[in-house]
Amino acid sequence: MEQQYNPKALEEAAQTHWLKHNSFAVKHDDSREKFYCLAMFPYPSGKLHMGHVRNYTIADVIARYQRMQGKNVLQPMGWDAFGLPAENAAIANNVAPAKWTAQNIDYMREQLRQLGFAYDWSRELATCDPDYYRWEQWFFTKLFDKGLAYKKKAEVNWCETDQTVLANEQVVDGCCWRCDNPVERREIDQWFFKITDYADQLLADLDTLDQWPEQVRTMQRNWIGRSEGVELTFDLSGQPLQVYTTRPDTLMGATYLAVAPQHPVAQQAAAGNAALAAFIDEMSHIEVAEAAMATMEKQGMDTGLSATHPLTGESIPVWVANFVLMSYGSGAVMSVPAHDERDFEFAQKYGLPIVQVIDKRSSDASASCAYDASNWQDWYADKTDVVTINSGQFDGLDFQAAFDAIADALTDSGKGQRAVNYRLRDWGVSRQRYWGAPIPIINCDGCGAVPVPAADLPVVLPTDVAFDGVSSPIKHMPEFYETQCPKCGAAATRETDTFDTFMESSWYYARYACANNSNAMLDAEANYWAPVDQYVGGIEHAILHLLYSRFYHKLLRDEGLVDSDEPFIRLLTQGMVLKDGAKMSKSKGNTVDPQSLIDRYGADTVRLFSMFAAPPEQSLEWSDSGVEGANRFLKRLWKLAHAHVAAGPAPALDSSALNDVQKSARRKTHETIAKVDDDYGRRQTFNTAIAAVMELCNELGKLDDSDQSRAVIDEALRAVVLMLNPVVPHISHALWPLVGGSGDILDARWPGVDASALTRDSIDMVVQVNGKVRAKMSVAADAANTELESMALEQDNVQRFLEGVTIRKVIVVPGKLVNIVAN
RNA sequence: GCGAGUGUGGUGGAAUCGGUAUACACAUCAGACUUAAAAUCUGACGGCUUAACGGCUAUGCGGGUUCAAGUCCCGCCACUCGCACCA
Repeated sequence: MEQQYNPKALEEAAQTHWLKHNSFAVKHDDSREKFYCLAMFPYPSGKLHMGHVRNYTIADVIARYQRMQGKNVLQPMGWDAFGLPAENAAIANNVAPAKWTAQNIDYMREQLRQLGFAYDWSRELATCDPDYYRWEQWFFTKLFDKGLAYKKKAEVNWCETDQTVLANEQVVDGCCWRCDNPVERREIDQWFFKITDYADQLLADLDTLDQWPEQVRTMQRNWIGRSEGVELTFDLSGQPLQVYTTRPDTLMGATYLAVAPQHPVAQQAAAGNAALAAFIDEMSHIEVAEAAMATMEKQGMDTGLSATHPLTGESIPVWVANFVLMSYGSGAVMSVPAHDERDFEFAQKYGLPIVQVIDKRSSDASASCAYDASNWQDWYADKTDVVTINSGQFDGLDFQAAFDAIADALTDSGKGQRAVNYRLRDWGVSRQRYWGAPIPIINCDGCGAVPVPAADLPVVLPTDVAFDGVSSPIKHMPEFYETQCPKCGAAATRETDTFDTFMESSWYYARYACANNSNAMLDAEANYWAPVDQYVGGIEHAILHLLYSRFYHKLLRDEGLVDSDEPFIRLLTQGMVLKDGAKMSKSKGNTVDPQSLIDRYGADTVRLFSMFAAPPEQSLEWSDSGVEGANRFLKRLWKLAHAHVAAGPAPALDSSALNDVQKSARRKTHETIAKVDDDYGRRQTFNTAIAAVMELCNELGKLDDSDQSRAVIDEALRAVVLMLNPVVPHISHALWPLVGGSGDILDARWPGVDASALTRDSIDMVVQVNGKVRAKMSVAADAANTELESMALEQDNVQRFLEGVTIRKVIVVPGKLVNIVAN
């Protein structure tokens, strides 16, 4: 063997071995438990960045670890190949998106190969491949037939100068990124999926995802935003105006209504009111992103209309307010300024009346609960310990009683009813872009929107196009859009919009299982591998991608394509990779290129550092010197193994002949196996697993070269190589036969823990006086509590602190500490 | 603005169920080896204090619960992620 650790040579040798033996290709096998491990596939942006390296290393560690548990492990890889950056690159580099994407895929595939990831490449897919997106088009037509895909008008960011739709990220400070002109909102026809039909299931099934991070489940719950309230109707001179509220208990305090600028009532009023029309027009120059809506200055204007309060019959004004979302509820809200903070601010700004209708019923006499209409207090919006006032017949009720009484009164008078509302909106899947899967619809003057028949799929996106970067080429290609109606045969036009790229990423995990099936979207193989046992990806996908995938999986299930309810059993959300405390980005100039590190140190070092520097869920601060440290450890490991082997075969281990130091080293070996097993499998804290192996190696290095020491080292080295194999598979592949392992380490079984090696005769315990550590003592492992107590009291330094005080209590925590409470 | 997180030495982090704070690394310093440097090996390493034993103090800030709090509760501050057309 080579004396020097030479990563370049040994990594190439390992990768060649895997390639030659087709080591990661898997198939259906009922004799073993299946394990489907998946990392979110990359957008082929050009080259791998550190976030990719981290993501794919985490998944690879899990995949290789599970394989060592004897499971049939599938780990595929592919490309999320449609999207905006290809269009931007097309303009910048004058290269067609298809060609640019294909080149990037080729380069990045080679990088992944160099990192040694255990992928079954025979299942590779790229979403821009018609063989992939044809099934998505086919599935869309199924959903269309079921009424789950429908068309409606929706707002987009529109740049009048460029005559094009802008993505939210293409709007900078309310202006177009290309020409810097203010964007406006424009309504256009768009296709939607009825995800709201599945809101209840998506919410309820979150409870079954007990192997997902709680924070992700909470975020999804809040995003779905189920609320129970009342839908009620205000009369607007004979015309009904519907509002939804979760606080009917405060209805008697509603002093005005607020409608969105896009609301038909606002539009009607503006027709005869130039000032209002100008205001509404001004409000249309705000990008559609909700964050922009929520942070802008709250503005409004009186429509001059008034509505009749459904309970009091009083007349209240109707205002247009820029913060009312047309897309939530009915686009109109009742405003109760005394008990809603935003309404409160708005009423103060425009001098609208404020009527207090709930009062604090505080048990705490010192609490100041006097109502003051000039300053907002949190308790104004409370639902607990409150009582209704100024509400006529509804006075004196708590939240629930008032809610019920008012909801009943509205129901009885036919002016409203209880209703469940969701914050979740239907999923808009249309994009007015070129580089995406064409929406398989033909628009016919006579027949309307007609889905493309299955036999005519896929609708292939032309790739040999001239791209000006502003508008989609297929919108100007009669040879693409001119066609005949499949129903009546009349001349008709194809839809030129393409799908949202979340469409492709919502079902790719299932397609990997039958990637080469050209006859069906999914088959029995897909059902064998699905659901994914372990999914790994960035926390930034916590809501959208993961919610859409969950939805899509239920759609696939309802179409009979899979049996399971959820796509991902266990989820690991990895943190960001930072450099100098900030996210790596070209604009900040703080990027680290993984390629140069691979070239310099080898893949194992890069993998090791990525896993060692931080737990996977936290952000990871990149450190060049930390990488050197990782490399140093691998060199030491190489030397340790080499030195051991060079001294000749180790004698057989005789556990009864070990001295205390050897016994301790052997105990450490088996404790480490148990810990690393737990860290990889249950905790998924790879950093602590690596630290534990480093500790073990440090201890092994201190053993002498006596026979039994060498026997202990011999056993430990095999365990070390097995434990490190998931993280640094190349060096492990090379060391495995050297330290006496047989067969391919890929399929070696995880080392077993010898329980007899774990026993200890004595334990170190701590003695505290009033919670402060005052002494340490070594005690027999089986010492009784009373014995521990008296030993603790005997300690010199403990006695010092007990002088002149009375012992009140002694707390013994076996195996840990004795705390003496005295004063 | 709303929703969800994070905050521990000079740095990355550990402390898994409320029980010895700072494991494992990085950096730095000192020593060994060397003509020298690199590499490697050994040792020191939160702060204040002590000749030493030891003591005091410290987990973003301010309170609280507890025999015991980095961990639980309340209130702040800072940063990160998401907000539906970036992926």
